Amino acid sequence: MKDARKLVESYPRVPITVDCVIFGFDENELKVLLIRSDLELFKDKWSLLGDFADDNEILDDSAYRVLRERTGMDDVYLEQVKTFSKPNRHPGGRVLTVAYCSLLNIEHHQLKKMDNELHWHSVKTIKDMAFDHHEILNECYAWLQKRIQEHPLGFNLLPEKFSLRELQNLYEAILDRKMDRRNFRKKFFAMDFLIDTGLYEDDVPHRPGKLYQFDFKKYGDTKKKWSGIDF
Amino acid sequence: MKDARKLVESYPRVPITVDCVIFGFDENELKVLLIRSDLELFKDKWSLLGDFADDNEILDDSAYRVLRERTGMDDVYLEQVKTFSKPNRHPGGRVLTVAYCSLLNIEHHQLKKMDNELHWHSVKTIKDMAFDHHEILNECYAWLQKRIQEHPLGFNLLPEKFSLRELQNLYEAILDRKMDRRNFRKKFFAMDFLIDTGLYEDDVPHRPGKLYQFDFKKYGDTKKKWSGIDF
DNA sequence: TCAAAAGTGTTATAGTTACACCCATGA
DNA sequence: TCATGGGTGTAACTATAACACTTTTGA
Repeated sequence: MKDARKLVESYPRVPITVDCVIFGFDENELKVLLIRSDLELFKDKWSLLGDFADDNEILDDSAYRVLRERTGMDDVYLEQVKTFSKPNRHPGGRVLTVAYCSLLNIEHHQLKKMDNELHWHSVKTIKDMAFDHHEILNECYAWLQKRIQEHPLGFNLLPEKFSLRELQNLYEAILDRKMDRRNFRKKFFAMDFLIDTGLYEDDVPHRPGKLYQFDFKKYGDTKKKWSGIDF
Repeated sequence: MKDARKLVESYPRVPITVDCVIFGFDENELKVLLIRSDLELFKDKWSLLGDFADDNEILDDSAYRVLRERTGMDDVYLEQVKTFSKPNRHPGGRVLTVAYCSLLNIEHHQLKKMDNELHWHSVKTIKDMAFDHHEILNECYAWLQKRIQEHPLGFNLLPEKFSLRELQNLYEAILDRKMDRRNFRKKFFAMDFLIDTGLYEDDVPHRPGKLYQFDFKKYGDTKKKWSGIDF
């Protein structure tokens, strides 16, 4: 025990931060939540929501803490994506950062704090980001594109009740590609995770679509089996 | 610039290590390379190959360094998998570790150093591991199972020239499931990344199989397009 | 009555699964 | 000549892709 402590004390130590890439969906666009950087050096640039990791805090908790502190929400989807370690990525010296992705429903969350000009930016057009945050955003976006095709993450970005058009718009925005409407519907109905609420869209200047909910419970009970080699 | 440095100096600092999960394939089994732990506390337990991250070293380089130091190889497949941060994962105090997966061809690498009883262990049966290394191994194994179905990583574990039986044994071992031989062959021939060397197995007590090479160049030129929602 | 999006089905193609026999080799 | 694994094809099934018209609503 003593030698373990001694060994650890001999290690170089590095400051650790977490950066949350918080995706949202609004106006048929994938958005990401950013603030103005705290640093004078980056005062005109946009920054991911980050903070250093507290002592004795597991990094997942740090990420939830950042979310809570910045947005007031904590019941959201959150997953570790990748650790970034370029020695010069922070102008103040070496800082290692662990990127987390979070997806949150813009409608269900009016931002309470607007410190540092916190607001949503279009993922496709954002530039001028602080640190290596653009690289982090790009990796998280690629991660999201892949993940959303394997897991039903997308529903975290939508209102609880949504139309199939909204769902398809979300997929088209994230994957940046048009899809066939009939095949899209067929696919999702075949999965059988959509609950027909019996409700319809309102206030739309055209025939209202049915509203559905995602059946998280049924999905949780089902085990996805991986199969098929494909590359 | 000054305020940036000041800010960073105010952060808590954490020792960082990398741990390499080095997979190999031998005797139709997936193996992992382990050593006896350095720590007295874990003297009967097996440990992944790790080391602390040097100052000003990007973590990918730390992982390559660990590989080189422990095995003498550096032209191998290596990828970051996940960062582990439980505050009590190391008995000497908080240590954060970044897990990397490496795949290396056992035949092409006779271990030069055998310090700390370095040797290959069967992934399926290993237990009694130091720290949280069993958890790390499990996550890396799950990662490998998924990855190998999407990318041709497996070839890094085989001799340069291999028979289709060896290739199938590898997939069956990693995915832990039997596959149909005819369909397996059809699949790989259809991909068209196998080069027929014109050579045959030798010293086998049955009809010798053809030996193939993987066409890394052709694969590199091809871009995989992701398509299809599936969960 | 018009504009706009909802809703719906079929056909062709590609991929996946399941399955059995003959062949080449060394012992 | 035997044991062992190599090598091969087909048929049923499932998933995917392409494609156009009618319906409902609000303005």
